[in-house]
Amino acid sequence: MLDHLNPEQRAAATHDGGPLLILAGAGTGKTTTLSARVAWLIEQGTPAERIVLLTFTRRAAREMLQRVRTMTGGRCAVLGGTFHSVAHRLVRFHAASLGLGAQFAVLDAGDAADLLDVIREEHGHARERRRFPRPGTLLDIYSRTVNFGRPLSDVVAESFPWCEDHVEAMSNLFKAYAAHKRALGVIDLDDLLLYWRGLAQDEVVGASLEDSFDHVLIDEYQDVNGLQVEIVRALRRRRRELTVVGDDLQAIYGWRAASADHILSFGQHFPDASVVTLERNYRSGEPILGTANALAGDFKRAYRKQLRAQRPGGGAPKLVFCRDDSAQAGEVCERVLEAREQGIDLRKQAVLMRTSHDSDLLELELQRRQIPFVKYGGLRYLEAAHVKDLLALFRLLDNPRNELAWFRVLQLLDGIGPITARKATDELLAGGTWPAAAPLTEALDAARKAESPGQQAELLRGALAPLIEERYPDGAVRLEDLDRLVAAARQAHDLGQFASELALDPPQSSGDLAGPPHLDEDYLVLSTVHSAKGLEWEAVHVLALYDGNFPADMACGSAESIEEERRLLYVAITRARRQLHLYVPVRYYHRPFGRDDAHGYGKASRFLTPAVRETCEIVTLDEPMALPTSAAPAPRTITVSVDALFG
DNA sequence: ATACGACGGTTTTTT
DNA sequence: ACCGTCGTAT
Repeated sequence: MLDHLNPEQRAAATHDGGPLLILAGAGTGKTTTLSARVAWLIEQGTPAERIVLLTFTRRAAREMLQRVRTMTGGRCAVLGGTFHSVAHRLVRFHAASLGLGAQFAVLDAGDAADLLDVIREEHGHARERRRFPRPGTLLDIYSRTVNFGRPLSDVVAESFPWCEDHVEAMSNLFKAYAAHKRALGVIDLDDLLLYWRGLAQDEVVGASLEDSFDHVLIDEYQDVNGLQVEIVRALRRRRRELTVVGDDLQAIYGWRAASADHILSFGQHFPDASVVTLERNYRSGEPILGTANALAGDFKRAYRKQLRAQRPGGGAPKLVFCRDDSAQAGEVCERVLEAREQGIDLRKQAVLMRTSHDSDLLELELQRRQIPFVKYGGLRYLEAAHVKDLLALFRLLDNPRNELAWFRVLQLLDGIGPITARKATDELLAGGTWPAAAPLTEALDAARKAESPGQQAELLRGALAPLIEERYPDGAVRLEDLDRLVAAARQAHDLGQFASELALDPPQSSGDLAGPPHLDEDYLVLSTVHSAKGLEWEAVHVLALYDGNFPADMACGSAESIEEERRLLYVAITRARRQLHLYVPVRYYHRPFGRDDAHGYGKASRFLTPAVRETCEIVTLDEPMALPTSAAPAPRTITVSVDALFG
């Protein structure tokens, strides 16, 4: 189990005693080390169920627990998952103490924004002279405030200055939001952490919670926020067995109130902490690492560490300048296919981007060339209206008094808008009957009597289908999405529970729900850099490296947010094993939404400093306009007229 | 009074 | 491509 670890990794895995900080650079075997540590702890006699392992994504948890299982050769009852999913389990268990009903629902971001929208309407902000923040923005502001644990006015002034006029109205609105959630018996994602902190800080419950875990291990510690750190500290007030792993250079969630300060100041909160640094990089070829190190050299503030390549050789990264977005799309396709011919399967390659629409044109081009791909991050499956509609029906089956779900579902019916829907839900809450929404109410009744969640889901889908087909021109495609949801629901024990779990563990791509679709199938991965965290590919293509996009314009307000963008690029680059391609489209369009040709000439990303460029092979694609330039045509007189058409 | 279609504007990134 | 607003139809 420990044989294949290097000395530093082994020291980390077998550390005995107090707090441990593992500073693990990109590609240094962080996952291996953390898994080995869990396995070692179990082998030393710690019961698996007394270990809690917090990771950034569920996928990371799954992967690590799988490795632990392989190492220990058996089952593994470690409590593992994201902060949110572990919180969910604890909050369910202690629901009564927290004043929550037994079957409370968890709102996902979309649901929460909907609720905020309802309140926004109630407060009369909809028709105000000065534009009021939209629901999504309200949720962002609310969430950031909660996770930061700082006054609303500070958060708005710092991070949402264009909303400053509305601080007072928002503070009323947020209070109302909390009251509504209470009244509805629902909680949102931030509440999960708030309630967990509440439990952990309670004298009685907190003490027993602390005692139930011999070891607490936390992955990606550079991306925890203040609220999460308070939870960790409450879990380790008397006990000292805490392991955190992270890399301050990969802190990319500042906008979610995370701060690398927490990992940098770990030693102050836990003075007896030991520190292990992992610097041997097993992932990337030497030249790629050279680029990463050059980029890292530009960071203003960081734990100094120099990644050392363990994979000598390999080609230099290519820095490709192309005319525009569409030239970039073509070029990426060419290079992807070329790499495949060299033996790198599509699934060993990824296209990474700053924002999810960076790949719009590329997606069209991939389709045109029939190159299969899956896109992660960006617009998520669960945010599609029709999927939310079906989930709302699932929730209604679980809890017919779910006002929000009714409000959503009723408006699908002809002639029912927000006002009528509102009246119906008010009646419902006043103790009345179900809204007389004929087809849907009947389906819910029938589903209630059905035997399995699969059958229930099927019935509800059936009732919804005609409405969807009528409503959307692309109804057929949307129905396929519903089929996936139904297929996933077949494995659930309970549809309401299923809906809540989806909020915590949303499918990352539109294909996800169907399970790993076809393992034998080969497809290219498209992903935002954020969603690519922790992953690696043989070949990586990074799109749209021009100033304004990467770094994003909106992030250029403060030095720290520019630093975060730089770290984001660092994360992207360090995902690559053998090949790295960086693309700079020089001409970009002003109106990505429109179809006009208004464009400007962008500047390459400021992160591509001379030191960084020096580590790359520069490729400039010359694509002259296809105008004849050689021999000038002989002068002629040519007349063009359509007059004949008009008599 | 309410619903709905047309139109115009649009601060990333995600548990 | 989506969301919010506004004008018009029911």
